[in-house]
Amino acid sequence: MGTKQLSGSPEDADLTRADSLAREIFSDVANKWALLIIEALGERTLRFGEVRDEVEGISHKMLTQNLRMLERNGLAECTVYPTVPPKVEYTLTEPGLALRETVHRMCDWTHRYIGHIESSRDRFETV
Amino acid sequence: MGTKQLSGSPEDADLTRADSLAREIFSDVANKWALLIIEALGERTLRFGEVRDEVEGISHKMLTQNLRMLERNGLAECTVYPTVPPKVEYTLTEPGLALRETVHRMCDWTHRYIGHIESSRDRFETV
DNA sequence: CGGCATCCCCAAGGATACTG
DNA sequence: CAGTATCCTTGGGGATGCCG
Repeated sequence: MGTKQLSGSPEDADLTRADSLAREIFSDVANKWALLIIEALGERTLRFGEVRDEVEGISHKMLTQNLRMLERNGLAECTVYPTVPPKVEYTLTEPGLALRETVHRMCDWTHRYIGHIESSRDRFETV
Repeated sequence: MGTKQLSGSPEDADLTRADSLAREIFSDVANKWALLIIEALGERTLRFGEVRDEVEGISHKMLTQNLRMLERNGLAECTVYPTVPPKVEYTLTEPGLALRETVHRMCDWTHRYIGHIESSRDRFETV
């Protein structure tokens, strides 16, 4: 991802290690559910169920799974209130908010080009 | 994705239609292979095999599949030279280049926070 | 070389249910 | 309400092969 992969210099091991780590992070994050959750959370703090309501069509399982992933990568934080019934809140950290900026750009892009894309699809079908 | 989903007004059908279209486009594009291909193509024109070499670990099938998708959405264009053996070149269109800007942001983000993320992971494991 | 089809398998992910 | 586990299905995606 941008980083050259030459060989011979001493810090190569670190470079390629950082590179594969970068790819791994990218793969974690570059999937629709993760991005939609990040978008949904925004600058607010939401409960589990609220996130589920915001993210159209996500299953319980996918939500937990992706929230764990975000937590593990330090993009979201989770606060558990030891009440009954439980109350668990999620909020984006600073890295998460920074990523959200890029997600916003993607959303903006989608809306800006939605017309182009739709007509391109029409042309593509009728070939 | 940003668009409110109230109900009652006459243009609602169009709004929700645009919205579901937006989600569809987003899902198409928000996956690691698509984004990595867009990143790889950059402002250059590359042959099929060259893209495959650029995008670490992608299979023949996934590459064709995603290239078709990009073509269908008007994000990439494909030029076929009727030579033998065939030569097929791909290049990003203007919408594709615009999307690439956002991909760049994501890559920058990855590199900026790679340290945070790595240490966050360490903390997460050792709980 | 690159598109397309076929086969095949594993893992993603939905549904359900029990727990604290 | 939310986490975790179990089951089960589906389709994503790899491997291979043939064709233009």
